[in-house]
Amino acid sequence: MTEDDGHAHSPDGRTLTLEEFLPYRLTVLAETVSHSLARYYSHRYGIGIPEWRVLATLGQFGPMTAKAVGEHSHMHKTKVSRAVAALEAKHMVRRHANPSDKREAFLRLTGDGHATYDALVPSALDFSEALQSVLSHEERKVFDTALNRLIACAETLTLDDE
Amino acid sequence: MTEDDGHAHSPDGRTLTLEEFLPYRLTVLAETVSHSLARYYSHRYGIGIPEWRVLATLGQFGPMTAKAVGEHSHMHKTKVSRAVAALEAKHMVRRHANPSDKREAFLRLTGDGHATYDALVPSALDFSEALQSVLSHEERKVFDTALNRLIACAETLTLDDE
DNA sequence: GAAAAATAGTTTTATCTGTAACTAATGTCA
DNA sequence: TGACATTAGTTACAGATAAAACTATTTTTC
Repeated sequence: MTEDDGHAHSPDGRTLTLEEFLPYRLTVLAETVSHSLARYYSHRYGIGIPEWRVLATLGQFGPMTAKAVGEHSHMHKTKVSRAVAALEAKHMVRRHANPSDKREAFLRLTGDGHATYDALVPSALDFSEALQSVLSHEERKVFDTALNRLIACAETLTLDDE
Repeated sequence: MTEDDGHAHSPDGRTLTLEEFLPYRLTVLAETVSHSLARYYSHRYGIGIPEWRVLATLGQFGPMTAKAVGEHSHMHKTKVSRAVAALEAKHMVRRHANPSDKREAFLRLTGDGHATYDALVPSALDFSEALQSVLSHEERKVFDTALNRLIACAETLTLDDE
């Protein structure tokens, strides 16, 4: 007889357990980590995650256009646009029109912006380090390459729609 | 002289590279994966991620209260409330008041709800499987335990605020 | 047993986000 | 050169979300 014992068997006999389901676990971890970081950024410097990403990108690579920021930091152009506007209002970023293409503008950290960036980086690194401290050196290496491979894979992966 | 060579050195000499920054990478992976799954769920069954999580929780454990669903699926009570309301409107979930505590209600999948759940589970498992297929058996094991440990760690970790 | 605290769940409000529509400028090609 | 397509970036709109306030009920405490 077919069972109805309260367990979660799909028709083909496989079971789905949310706590073992990779997409769920990834989201939970990412949300927990982001939430913790966001609270710190916001409480300490009054900036949100998108703004932090803009700072991080400009701090790392130097001046670039909003489009380039979006590509480097994996953010939608409207998110970049709003984050840049917010940073400009806080005098952390300045726009410099490109005379040879007036559609775009180069974004550059101001002194304030660079100071905030310099202040944020150490705690961000500490946080990331503290997180990874629960892994052994060997585990870290495996986790690291696995993460890279999963990211690459996820970008190509699509469930059959329609 | 102090350098200004375009590299990202914090005052203590450490560098932050966004693509190597764990919180960033976790978010990018989780977003990519969730986005792909969400499109499938929504296109195929007209439900969003919060609704899917309610289905998955009730499907796995059987009837329980909204509060319990939230605990099992790591969702805020307002999110659960709205997801349940949406599923009720789609006749996938029914509420059964608890006579001995009228504040709460037990939520139970209807026939429709169970059918949707049964239809969703195999593709969800396939998706997760496809994602992990880029990892070797050994890598999977390490990644799995590492993920669990990071999740546990992240929940306790807080940057010094104030 | 009544007042106060706590709990389950909903609704209101403010904020954030993505999509789509828009503006302004540049590129294409005929 | 002049229509058409493309691109950078912003804005308007609609949907989702969390925090806070709220309702209804139960538990606690004195």
